[in-house]
Amino acid sequence: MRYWLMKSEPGTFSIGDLAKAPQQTTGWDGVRNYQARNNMVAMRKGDRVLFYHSSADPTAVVGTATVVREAYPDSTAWDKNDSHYDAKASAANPIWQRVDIKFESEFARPVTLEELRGVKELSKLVLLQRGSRLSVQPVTADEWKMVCRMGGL
DNA sequence: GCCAACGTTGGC
DNA sequence: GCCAACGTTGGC
Repeated sequence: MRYWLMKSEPGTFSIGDLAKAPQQTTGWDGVRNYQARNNMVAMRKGDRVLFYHSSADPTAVVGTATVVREAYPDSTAWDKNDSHYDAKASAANPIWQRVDIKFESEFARPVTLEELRGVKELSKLVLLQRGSRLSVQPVTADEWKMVCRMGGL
């Protein structure tokens, strides 16, 4: 089993929105970055996800989710009315993929970016690397455990 | 709102 | 294939 971190702006889609969604599940569409897409394609059912609020106050890991459906075409890419429309994508050539994730837990307390930066064991966390802005990133098992413990899980 | 860092595009 | 220009991300 592998571990990941996914970013979302809470103003667009928050951990609370995921908890309230039908079947507490959502399709992670709109990703338009190849490296992030490749990470989603590498995801397997049962993989675990840290849910991170970006462009928030405070920015923080706020809970966890699990992968319930592996990569499949992101049809929003060829929807002209979608804000992430990509003229090069089509049903025959989807280019972009999404996975479905299901709500697992909301942390008792958010683990802020500032807190994460203060933990020696998390110095390699992709999120904390200089200039890192990948919206879907890998996390190690040890990092996962540490962040969950900090969140009061 | 600013701006550093990064990814993509397109002219050559 | 290079690289300047441009667009986006995301913390502050």
